[in-house]
Amino acid sequence: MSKILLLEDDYLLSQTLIGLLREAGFEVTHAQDGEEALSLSYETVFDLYLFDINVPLLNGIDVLKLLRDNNDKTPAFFISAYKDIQTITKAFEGACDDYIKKPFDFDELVVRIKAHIHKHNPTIVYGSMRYDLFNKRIFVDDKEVDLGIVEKAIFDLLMRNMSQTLDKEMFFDVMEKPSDIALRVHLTKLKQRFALTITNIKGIGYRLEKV
Amino acid sequence: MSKILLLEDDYLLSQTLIGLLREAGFEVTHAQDGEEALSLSYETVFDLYLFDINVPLLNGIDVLKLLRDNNDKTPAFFISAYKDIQTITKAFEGACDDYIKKPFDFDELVVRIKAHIHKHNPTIVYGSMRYDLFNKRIFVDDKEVDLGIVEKAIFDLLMRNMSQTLDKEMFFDVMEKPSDIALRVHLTKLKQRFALTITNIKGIGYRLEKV
DNA sequence: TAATGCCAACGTTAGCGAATCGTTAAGGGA
DNA sequence: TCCCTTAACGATTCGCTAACGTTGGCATTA
Repeated sequence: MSKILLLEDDYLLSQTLIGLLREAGFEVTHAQDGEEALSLSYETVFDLYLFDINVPLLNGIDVLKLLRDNNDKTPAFFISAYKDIQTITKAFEGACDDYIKKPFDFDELVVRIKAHIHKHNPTIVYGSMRYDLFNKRIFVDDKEVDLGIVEKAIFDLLMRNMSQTLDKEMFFDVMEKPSDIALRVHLTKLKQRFALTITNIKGIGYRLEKV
Repeated sequence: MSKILLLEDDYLLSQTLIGLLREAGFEVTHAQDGEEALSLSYETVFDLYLFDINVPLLNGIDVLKLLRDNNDKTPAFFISAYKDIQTITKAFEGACDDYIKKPFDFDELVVRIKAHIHKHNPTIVYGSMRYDLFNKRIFVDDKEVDLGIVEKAIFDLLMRNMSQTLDKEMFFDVMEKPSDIALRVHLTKLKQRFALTITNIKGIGYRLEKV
């Protein structure tokens, strides 16, 4: 399940887009202004940014600029009125991966996004393990490994926030019946299956160490 | 909670900025002239400097110069009138991390600061020890050391207020069951683990000495 | 002013107790 | 059967208290 960060202040358009993208199997997070988009991007790893340009507080171009400065290489699409296109392409060759003209064909949008994400397919390599963030598939020595729903969610959380300390609450959010005991068991099992270096910060949470 | 040192002599602007930055979750210390900024910077470790250039006694550029000479690598932003920009950028490539044009968009300022602090990860070096202020992680000779919650909080308090005398009450604020005895024990342990020079001021509190 | 004695504050060590953690084994629902 | 959860238990951690020796400021005294 790919995660898309949509930056769009037009209510009607954003609702349509969200519905459409969710239907197409994406997980959509919605920001209504540039600042919100920026802070959301710090919280979660997205697979694609879909930014309108003319939004409050901080326009889409500047948001992407700040993200790229911050060494964020997530694919980004701009949504834009036709007249702005020239400005965009000139200013952001390389930084922006594609742009969508307004008004646009929804189906075309979805196709483009899928094509792009598939092409890009962000993957984390961890030792002899490989994790496909897009399809949430785990490979150990090129052999696929399967996990249960909760365990996979915890694994995903750790991978997406490598070397960051995660509060227990963040794990609880992805568990059916959140409890301290259950979490500990899940982590033990993950550590046993894969050679994960998971550090406990007593009273706070856990952190997946690099390599 | 990130600490910002604001150097600004214009009363109205400084009050506005302070209010805004506090609202955005920063801890702001205000200096009205260059010398005050300098002495404040010796007392506390800040996560970011926000300096106006044209201020009394010692201008912002010279303040930063002195700080950099003193091996201070804290990120610094300049606030400046548009006409000064060229001078700044030429004179301070590398030393100054960003500049904000006057008049400026407050929201943009906050976003930039946040982005920068995220990217930079301010670190204090103390002997063979390194302390990551943002993630609150301690390294001795590049090996990470772990501390308990309370001990870490006390450590953090000392580091962030190096060579400043801290009232006992300030330590009590971060302890589960505040007591004189407990505090003394914590400090002893910290002194033993790391080679900290902690001075006691009888009846008042403690101070972490530099180097 | 210098010496003396007092006492509260301080530094350090040892150890208790509660809370948390890691792991194995067992329960239970879909 | 699979897999998430719970139970149980030993191990560990961590913050606090107790105890005791040490220090330093201050008043008293000569």
